[in-house]
Amino acid sequence: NSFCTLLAFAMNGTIIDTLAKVAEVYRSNGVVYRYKAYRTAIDTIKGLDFEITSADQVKGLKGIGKGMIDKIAEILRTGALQQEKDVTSDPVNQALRLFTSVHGIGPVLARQLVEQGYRTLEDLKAAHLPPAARMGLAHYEDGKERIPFAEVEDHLAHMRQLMHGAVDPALIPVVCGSHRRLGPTSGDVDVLLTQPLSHSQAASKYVYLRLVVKALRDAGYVP
DNA sequence: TAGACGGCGCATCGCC
DNA sequence: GGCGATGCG
DNA sequence: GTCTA
Repeated sequence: NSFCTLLAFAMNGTIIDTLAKVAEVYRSNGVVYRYKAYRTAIDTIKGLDFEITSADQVKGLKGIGKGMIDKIAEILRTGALQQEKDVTSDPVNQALRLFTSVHGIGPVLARQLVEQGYRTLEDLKAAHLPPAARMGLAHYEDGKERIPFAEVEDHLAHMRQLMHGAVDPALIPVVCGSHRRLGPTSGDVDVLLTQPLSHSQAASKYVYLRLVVKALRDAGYVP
């Protein structure tokens, strides 16, 4: 629609993708704040309504300092970022990125697994893993699956019915996240449980959360 | 130029 | 088992 | 990496 025209500028895309790869390496190495700094800069560039032709154009914008300016300038000048080539081609970084993409494996465990010589997800099947990571590995492919818009609607319908019948008729699930923004698919379903008409504070979030989880469980919706 | 950068529940681990 | 620290999302 | 006190 006219309010959120998809603005795709080739050079901005290159810059975003390049910075995102470097950011991912930091994240998988546990360097969280540097990772977040990259995310901030990336979000700023994503929001631009013009194509970057000179690094000066983004000087002073949120999250963009000298470091980012230099990187952007290099990408504009050479078409790529040497640092990005270096860090992403490193086998250890590749394994760290792969392992931390498994739900339940963070930078610390990923590093330990690499030190133990593991390099592929196939390798990990033979590794000693905590239950959460074992679960994440078992559902690795499924976890990457995107959920079609219509399917999210089905989930919400089920949930409304469940809330109304088994928990509290006043409890209304409100969808947020990508589905609320009308994305064609969603990675997950974010739901806010609200109680619009309630003037009571009697029920603590814990009481409700337990009721909700139990209802979902009894319905066979979650294990 | 040092320190902040979100806060929190749950699972696990090391120590007592 | 209790308890604080750490990892993770 | 960036920003602020």
